[in-house]
Amino acid sequence: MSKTFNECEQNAWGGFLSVYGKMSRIIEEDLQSHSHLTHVEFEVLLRLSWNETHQMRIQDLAAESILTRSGVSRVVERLEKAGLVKREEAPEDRRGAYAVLTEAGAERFRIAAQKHGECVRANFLSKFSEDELKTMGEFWARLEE
Amino acid sequence: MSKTFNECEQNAWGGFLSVYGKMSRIIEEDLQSHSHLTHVEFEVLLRLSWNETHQMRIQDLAAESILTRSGVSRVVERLEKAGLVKREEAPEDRRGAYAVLTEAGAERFRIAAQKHGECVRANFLSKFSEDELKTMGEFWARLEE
DNA sequence: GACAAATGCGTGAACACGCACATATAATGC
DNA sequence: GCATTATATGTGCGTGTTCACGCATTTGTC
Repeated sequence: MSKTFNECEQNAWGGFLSVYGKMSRIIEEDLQSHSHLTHVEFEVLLRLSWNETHQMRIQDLAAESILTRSGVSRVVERLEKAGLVKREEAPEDRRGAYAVLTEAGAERFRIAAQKHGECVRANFLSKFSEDELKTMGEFWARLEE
Repeated sequence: MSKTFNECEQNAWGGFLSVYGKMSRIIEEDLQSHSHLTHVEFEVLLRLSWNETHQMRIQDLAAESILTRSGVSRVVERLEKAGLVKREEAPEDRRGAYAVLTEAGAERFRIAAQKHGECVRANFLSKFSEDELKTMGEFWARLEE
């Protein structure tokens, strides 16, 4: 392994993995403590909130998140039981289903998102200058193609 | 959400998450296809290989990886069944156990690591200059304190 | 129009992981 | 030396996720 990566590659890639692991643990615990939400549950609420109509197709949620379709299907099921989301048949394609944010879900998300933002800022964003954040953003943009 | 982060924060943090998700899927599939290994299994083999004696205590593996101690215990169990690792009692502390890389494990890792390196290089490292990788490494180092 | 292929979603089974606890051993205090 | 506490690991159980598959519907082809 010492041969496959040189030192600066090791720092860049290894650090990336390590930082993600650490942030992941911090966020998971933070969300759980104040909002009783899993990271993936939060992400689903986030995507729905971003959408103007507060609704998205299951497949689109899956494409943008870490989960597979079946995974999304179960998350939506949990969120539905909690009253934060409801399912609706898609009128334009009767195979399809929308996950729709409920009022309770939107409210719950609003609070969770604010606390979550503070957490991310405290543990990540605040460590960098604006220029550095821009640089980082450009790094990621380059990988998105 | 549009309020909690400004644009460059969004790019830096959102991009970070998105890139991790993408890389994670790529790596998982890559490792599975040519070496029949999970990412966490690979990581355990990696840590053991890094160690001069090819052995580590369960707790130390847990501290350095994403898993908890019990998680590591089960990964080692799987790897032991596959013949890539064997357990040995710790002579200096009879509560403890070492995971020791077998010859087969070392060989399997050697091949997997090379292919893995190519994958990481092709999908991540190659997109950046050496200076940029250094910059990135410094970013991560700043978060490790 | 009718039939085949593809697509969207849900579900049973398998499995990986964390939590809490059990067991064995070490370390500490008296 | 003995009792208590702390530590290292393994394990039963619950939960979450994927895989494989089934059902319903749409799309494409003739």
